[in-house]
Amino acid sequence: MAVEKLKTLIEDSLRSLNLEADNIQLEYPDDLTHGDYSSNIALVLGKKLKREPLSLAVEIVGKINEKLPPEISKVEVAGMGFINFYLSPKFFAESVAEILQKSENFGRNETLKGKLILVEYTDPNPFKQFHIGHLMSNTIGESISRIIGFAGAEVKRVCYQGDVGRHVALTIWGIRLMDKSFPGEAATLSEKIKYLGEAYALGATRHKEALADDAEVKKINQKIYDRSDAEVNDLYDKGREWSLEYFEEIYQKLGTKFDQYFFESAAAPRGQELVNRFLDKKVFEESDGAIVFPESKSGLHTRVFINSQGLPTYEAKELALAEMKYEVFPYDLSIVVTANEINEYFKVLLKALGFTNPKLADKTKHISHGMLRLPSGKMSSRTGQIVTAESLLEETKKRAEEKMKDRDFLQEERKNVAEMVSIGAIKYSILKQKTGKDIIFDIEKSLSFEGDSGPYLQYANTRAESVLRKAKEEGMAPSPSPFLQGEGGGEVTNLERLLYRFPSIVDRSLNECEPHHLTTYLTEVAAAFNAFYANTHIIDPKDDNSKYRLALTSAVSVILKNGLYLLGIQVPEKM
RNA sequence: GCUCCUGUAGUUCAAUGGAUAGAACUGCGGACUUCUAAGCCGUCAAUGUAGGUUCGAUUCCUACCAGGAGCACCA
Repeated sequence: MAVEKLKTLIEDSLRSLNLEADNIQLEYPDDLTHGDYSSNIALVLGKKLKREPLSLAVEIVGKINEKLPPEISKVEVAGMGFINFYLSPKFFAESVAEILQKSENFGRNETLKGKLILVEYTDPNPFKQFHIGHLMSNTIGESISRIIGFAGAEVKRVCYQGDVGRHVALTIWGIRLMDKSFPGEAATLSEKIKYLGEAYALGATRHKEALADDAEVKKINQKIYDRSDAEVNDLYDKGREWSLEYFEEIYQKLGTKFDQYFFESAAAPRGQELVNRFLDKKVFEESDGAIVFPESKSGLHTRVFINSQGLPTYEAKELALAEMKYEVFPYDLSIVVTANEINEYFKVLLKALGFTNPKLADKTKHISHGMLRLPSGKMSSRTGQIVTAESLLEETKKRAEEKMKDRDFLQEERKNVAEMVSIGAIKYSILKQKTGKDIIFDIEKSLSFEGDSGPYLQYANTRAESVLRKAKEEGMAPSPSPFLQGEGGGEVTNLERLLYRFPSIVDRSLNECEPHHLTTYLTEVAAAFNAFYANTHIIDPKDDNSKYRLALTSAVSVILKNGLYLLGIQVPEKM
């Protein structure tokens, strides 16, 4: 039942009472026993007209009841003046039919049709570890990309990788300090990556201990930029290639396919040129040998765009990046997903972009996610206090396999399912909360295969699939109509009352850029299905209602699959 | 010191200014043994403090307290 139709119904009733309201709100009551839609219109009007809300609600409901459409079974006044609408079994049977008919397209809409939207996320740095923070960015960015795509936009996924900068200089410096020899081509990719990580940790620690060597690091940094040293070039090229190859493996595992990669090495010269151009136009100014965007212009705080060595900083590169992205994909909107520790920088950056390219500044939206921190404190790749994505994925997968040990699987199948389940568990644990909040990451507590978890959703779906498979073997087909639970007035389950809401949940997730609305909703659906499954014998050849129950089961599977897709979580057929 | 973010059951998270603040984990107690028990049912348990706005505040405002992030040449 379209919300608009209900609103019209309320409006008509108000009109016949000589009342009017411009802002009628309908919401899903928190509690399913409070009906399917609820309106607070009597409370709002009661305040405005200084009337008792309860009696007003009774009058409005009286009018509505005079011409009740068949989709509504009853309208009630509740609480201190809420008007609750209960939809009819006929409505639910029709909505189940619609879900089955639209299937994998159920929930799609066209609100962003014709728009080109860029989403930048993950952004790991070559030469550094891919840690659980990147996992968080990737998971959130991927889910948001899919939600936007579901709304009809053309989505381009991009990844910006920091292949130049101090961290690279520190790694190369660290390589020189290491006693271990540089890995040859025969070494495995993980060995190479491990070596780079150790080199960075060593370089960074030594640097912190002895600032006197700072000049050395700066020299290497300069050489990386101007490619003047053959030895540095060789280490750099190899390390960069290994890192990128390694990242690609991870993206594939996680289910992300980027459309385009951007690199700091390419953004650097352009950023430098850009800042210099606007230095003449008095947007930037010199200060202590550096070029800064002053507090007076930003209204926030002064930030360095080109350091006193003449090298562009992150901020300058970012200005160029916006333009580079636009040249490749002339976007309507550019979303950048990063950790919230750079929130303040990003505000300054957008102000500066407002001067260098106002059009693009208006089209840029920053979404920040929280930090994944360890119970022991902040993660730092400098001190080696980090959890790499690889180790987390491996550990989680091991646990999934342990859980599966009594199940009957082929070898290859077992590996695949364990991977889907473990990645599902990790992604769910990230997506179940609001994106901006930090997660204190404790593998025992954050990652669960039970209850409120990714595998819970996957499991509910495999059960549904399994029932449908069995029904098919027995020659029974799902049928949402005619509605069989007795004269169109049968018992409506909580399951049906949740399923038709999916499109509106998708909508809300899109508007707020918050995938967690989906995880919450899907978990409710899975719980309702599990309860239904436990209380009802779905397949019963002697019972005509069985066909309807199968249709319902099939609809659950559609919703779970579409919802999990939007979360970026894969769906195993059995587990 | 300044700026920004966050404070909800023992723990991890929800709640579009509305109804009895929802889940999950943990604890305690059950059921079935028929379509996958990674499941189902019951139960204990929470809005940091003090004010304010409002018919109504977890939500908005102010102060305080606690935690986190940032505050010019890292990203």
